[in-house]
Amino acid sequence: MRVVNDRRVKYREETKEEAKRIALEQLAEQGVGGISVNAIAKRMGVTGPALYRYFKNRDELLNDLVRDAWSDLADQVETAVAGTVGRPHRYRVHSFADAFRAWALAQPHRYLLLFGTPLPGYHAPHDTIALAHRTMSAFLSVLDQASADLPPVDRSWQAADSPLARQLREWAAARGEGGLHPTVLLTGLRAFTRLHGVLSLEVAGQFGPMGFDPALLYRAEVESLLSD
Amino acid sequence: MRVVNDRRVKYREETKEEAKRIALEQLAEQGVGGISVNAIAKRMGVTGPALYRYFKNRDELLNDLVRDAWSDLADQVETAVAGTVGRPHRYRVHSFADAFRAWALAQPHRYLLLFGTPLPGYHAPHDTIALAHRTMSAFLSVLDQASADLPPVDRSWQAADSPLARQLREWAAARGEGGLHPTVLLTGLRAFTRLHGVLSLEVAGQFGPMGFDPALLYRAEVESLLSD
DNA sequence: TAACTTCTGTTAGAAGTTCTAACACAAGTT
DNA sequence: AACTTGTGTTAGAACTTCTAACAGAAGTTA
Repeated sequence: MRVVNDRRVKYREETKEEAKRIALEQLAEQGVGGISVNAIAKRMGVTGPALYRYFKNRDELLNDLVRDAWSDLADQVETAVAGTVGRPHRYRVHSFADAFRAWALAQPHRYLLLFGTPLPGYHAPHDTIALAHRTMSAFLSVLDQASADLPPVDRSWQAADSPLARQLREWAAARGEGGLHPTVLLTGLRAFTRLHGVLSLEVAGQFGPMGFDPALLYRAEVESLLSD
Repeated sequence: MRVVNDRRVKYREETKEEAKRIALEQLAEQGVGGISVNAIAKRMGVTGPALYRYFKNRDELLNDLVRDAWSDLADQVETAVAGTVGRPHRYRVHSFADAFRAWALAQPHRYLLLFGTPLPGYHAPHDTIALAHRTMSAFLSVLDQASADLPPVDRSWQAADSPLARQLREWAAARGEGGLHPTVLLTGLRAFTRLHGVLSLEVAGQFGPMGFDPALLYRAEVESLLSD
């Protein structure tokens, strides 16, 4: 099955895209468990086994969805960050955070696909690490430039030689971000967990019965990073 | 099917407990999707349909697991909080946070059952709201007593008459916590999202490839609430 | 003790699921 | 025209949840 012919390649890609498009609809409607190879095939007008010519199995279809989602998210935040070059650093941080939230709320199921409960037995392919890093990298670059404006480092756990800082430094070095100051790494990590804390609960509907506006809480958390 | 006989009631409860015990094992091993009525029955030495005498359907079994988990979590944090009466307020806040984290890490699958990706089509029974509130309530009471030690309220979004504060006030009043100061409610909410932000990513294994100690980050986030 | 009700189990089966095997045929290449 | 590759088919294995119909034990009552 070594596809080389151009027209066939094109047709093949289109078929895969259509399958993934329907899979995303199922994901939105019924969650990850609702993605059914059989049902996708039926909606495409073919029989179930036909789709196994395009995806080795259901997990490989999910892999593609995960990859696409990471890619899409990175595009979104990179565009937001690139579109605010020259503006105040605080503004750019908000711009990243807003883009992140907008993406999550526009397609909650995709956000949960990336950050939600991991599927048992399912292991994301290795290349998703790099794809995920694109989003983190966009954020870190904004934080790095804003680091002059960030509150001074005067707490012990935040010190550049704290255990946490040292661990992060190692990670960053391995990922080619060795030039970043540990404080930036720490702020980035904390920022990410705080934003995710709000978003994941919002997207999962946990705030539903409480009846307040999560946007206000989200904004407060972004502010906390810039002023604490 | 109106069970009244004592011995039968007891036997019935034991059977349900055994089924739930096995379900928890499946949950731990294969996630929520891996909970199979049929497989549980098989392991109990009965046929599949027999279990439908005890649980109307699969969702009702899940309901029971969710209820048990909320209950168990509340027990854990209530015990921790009760065990530190008289100690410094900061210490008690840490005590709550540590108990929360310990529970989550001891049984990640149960944590994800409560706070992870919501199951499509599945709606938690109404009484879980009250059960969930037990945990929140324990935290709020500690925060309330610690409120004198908390940093002063000097930011606009945190003002007692901000939109967010007013919304939270209304929620608290409806839940019988009307006596709490809006600042306490705000702190509680922010605290919760921050702790969850770290925990959910840790439990989902998202920190895995980064190789740092999440406990340090968690502790930093707890500190942030007490000093920001 | 006998009759009756309730509860708990059984098997059979419908309607799904993923995925493999074997086969048919069209499209593109030589 | 013959050959290879790609794409579809049907059949079927091994699962799943869940219903229906039936068997028999356990507990209650006359």
